[in-house]
Order: sequence, then structure tokens, then C-alpha cells
Amino acid sequence: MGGDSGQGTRSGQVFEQIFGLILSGELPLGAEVNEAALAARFSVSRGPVREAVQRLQGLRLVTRAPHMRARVVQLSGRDLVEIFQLRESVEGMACRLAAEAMPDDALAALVEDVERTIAGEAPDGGMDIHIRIARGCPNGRIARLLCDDLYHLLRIYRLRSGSAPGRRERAGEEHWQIVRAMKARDPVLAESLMRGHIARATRNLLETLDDIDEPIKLGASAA
Amino acid sequence: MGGDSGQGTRSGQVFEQIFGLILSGELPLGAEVNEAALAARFSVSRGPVREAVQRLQGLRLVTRAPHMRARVVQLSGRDLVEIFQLRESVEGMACRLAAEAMPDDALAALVEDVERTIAGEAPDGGMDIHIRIARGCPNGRIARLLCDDLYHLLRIYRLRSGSAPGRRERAGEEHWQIVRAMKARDPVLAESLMRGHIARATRNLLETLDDIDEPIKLGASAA
DNA sequence: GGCAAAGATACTGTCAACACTTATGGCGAT
DNA sequence: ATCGCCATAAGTGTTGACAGTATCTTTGCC
Repeated sequence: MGGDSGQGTRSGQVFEQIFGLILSGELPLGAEVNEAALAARFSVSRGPVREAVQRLQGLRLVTRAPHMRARVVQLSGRDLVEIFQLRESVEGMACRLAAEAMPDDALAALVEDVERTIAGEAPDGGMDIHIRIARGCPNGRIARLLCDDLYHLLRIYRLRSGSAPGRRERAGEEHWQIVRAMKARDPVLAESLMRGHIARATRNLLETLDDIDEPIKLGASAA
Repeated sequence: MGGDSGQGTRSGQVFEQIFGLILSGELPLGAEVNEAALAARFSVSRGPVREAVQRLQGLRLVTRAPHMRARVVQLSGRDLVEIFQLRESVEGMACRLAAEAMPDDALAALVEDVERTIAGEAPDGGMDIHIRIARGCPNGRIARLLCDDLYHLLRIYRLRSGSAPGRRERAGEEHWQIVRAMKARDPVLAESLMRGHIARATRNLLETLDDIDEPIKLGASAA
């Protein structure tokens, strides 16, 4: 999907494998990451594992202090809100730039897909629309930040919580408004709508968090 | 200045040393980064050097493909514009959040320092105000993105080009307006002013780039 | 019985050497 | 003389072992 993350080198393969372990929950949030154990599991030396873990640290997916064990990140409610605040600003800008620069046919396809998703004819895909908008923005740095850095974290979160009930239809409607503004080549409106969309999702998230209040429930059964 | 980037471990020390080499121009933009040579220079093995280079890659300060030599990033004009666009959105949000959350005394100190800088009683510091606002924002992720990821790149750029003449006083004035809005606890205005401030800097940058048009002039004398 | 210190253990950080890939230089053919 | 091919050299990717530090266990003491 994304770039050729690391094919061709063991380090890259291990990176994706560890990432998969986190996604699958085999490495639960907050679990300690043992280099030697992972190395043995993937039949490689500790070198590639070390590099992979460091890359994960770069994505803020694991935390690591100098001599202490690395741990899979703990997605606290506060962290999620921080991510959403960041998304609100950056995706707004991405949406504005994409509305200015995306080719007409790509925008048309985007509108069509959103409508099909609303009609239930296409799989939801969750963040799909957001990713496509980010990729369509001519600012490569922003696109990478959103797709390569932030989206991973949300993927992990979404696997364990799922979005609030009723929010889905609402989100579809807001998506439609956004892509419509983009197709109309109204960058300012598109940015405003996207920011409002994410701000609403953030408020929704805060309400959900009030019910939980803790670092996100999960079975972090160590050993 | 920043966090304890890597003190206590060779890898961290080498990271800072290589970073210094880039800042000092000893490793010019676009120069190839030789692991073995650096290892010999710092009297360490290739392991720590490798980790340091990978960290630099995480900061997008060097580019590296699987089996090819790593190179110090080439700051093209387009890259700079991309960074400024990202800053416009993120720093705007940071400013808004900081205006809501920073304690009164910190805001007062900020205003005072800006005024002293305008009066010429304090060293300019370039991005100092921006960094302090970013650090004051309660969103740690945004603060790290701005301070740890983006400002490094701007520091390197600034060493070789310097901001446009006349922009400095203008920037000081705009800084004063921003911190004033923050002190007045007007987050929306503060965000708007910050965005305008950076947007103006971006336009200024584009004009300067029209005179150069190339990847930024520098003496990349290899060998 | 609870707590603190000392030893044992496990893990990370570092090193030197090997395997493989890419770039460099020379050679012959066109 | 230029272009393409092959041998050489340079550089990266990977490995296994060693050194230093944090964590856990045991032991002694209060």
C-alpha cells in the first residue's frame, strides 16, 4: 500500500512483521518489546530487529529510553485527542491544497466513491477518504505525515475500540460535503469543512473517553 | 537545549556530532554520508553510526534507500515551501492551544521578551518565539513535531540563506501582535495571526526563491 | 512479617568480521 | 572516439560475541 517500506532487506521485513504483531494484538499496547525474543522468532540477528524497533520508535509506535526495555506505545485518551488536534490542523491544510491541485478526474472519482460508500455499495474503509485526500495533496511532507505517521496509530486504535455508533452515517454525510467543496474548487470551504469534521470527531471521542477514562481498555496480560 | 537527545549512549553522541557536522557545513547539503568514515572519525564502530544515521533519516535530514549510500538532504525550494505550509497549519493550532493553556506568568514573560527583542535589547534568536509558543502548547505531539522535527531543518536552511532584508522588523511586529492576542486569551485571533504570519513568510520565501530557482546554492564540493 | 542491600539474571549497547550489493574503472567491440 | 561489458573496489546489510546497565531474586536485618 504505502511505499515499499522495506522489502529487499531483512530490517524492513522485520519492521513490517513487528508492525503486524502490534496490529494483530499479539504485542498488546504497553507490552515490552524484547529484541532477542523477536530476533529468535524471525530467525534473524538482533541487528535488523534493533533497526526495525528504532524505526517504530521514529513513528512513535514504541517508546524507548536509553537502557530500558522498549515498550509498545500506550494509547491514552489524551494521546488520541492530541493526534486528533494535529489532524484537524494538518488535514485541513491538506484538504485545501488538494482542492487546489487534484486533477478533475481524480476529484470526480473521489465524489463517486464517497457516494457509493454512503449508499452502502462499497466497503466503508474507515479512513479511506482521508487517506486519498492526503495523498492527493501536492505537499509530499504533509501527505507522509498523515499517511505514514499518524494513520498507523489510528489503525491500531480503531482495531480495539471502533468508532461510536451513529457517528458513521454522520461522517459519511460530512465526507460528501467535503469532496463536493473540493470538486467545486473551493479550497477555503473544503478546509473549513474538514476541520469541522475532525473537530466533531474529536468531541465525539472526548465523550466516549469520559465513559472509559483510562488508557483504553485492553487485555495487556503480560506473561 | 532540546531534550537529552542521546547523552549516555555512544549512539546518541554520534547523532549529535553528525548533526553538528551538517550544521557546520562540513557535511554539505547533498553530500554522501559514509558510515565507515564517520565511524573512524569518531572512534566508534559502525553500529552507533548506523543508528545515528537512521535517526537522522527519521528526521528527514538524510535520505537513504536500501542499498545505496545515504546523502544529506537536498533542501530544494519546493521542500522549504512544503515545510512552511505544514508550519502554517500546525503552528496555528499550537498557537491556539497555547493561548488557551499557557499560564499567565509565562505569557507575560513571552510578551516582555518579544518587546525587548523588538527594542534590540535582546538577541533575536530567529525562531525563538516560535519555539517557545510550540513548547507552551499543551499538545506534546504538536510540540515535538515543531521543535524536534521541523525546526532542525529550518536551522540548517537559515545558516545558508538568512532571511530576507526588511522582513525582520516586520516579523517582530507580527510576533508582538500574536503574543498580545495570546495574552488577551483570544485563541482564535492568535491562531489567525500566526497563520497569517507564516503565510506572509511563505510568500516572502517564494519571491526569494524566484531569484534562485535551484536547489539552493551551495558548494557541494565532493572529494 | 516487611524492608534494604547484595548477588544473579536478563537485556541492551557496542564491537569486529563476514556476506552481499552497488558503484567504479578498464577492456574490447562497434 | 563512444558505447557496452566485465573485473575490481567500495559500501552497506547482517551476524555472533563481548561489555555494561537495569531488573529480578535472594539473603540478611530490623
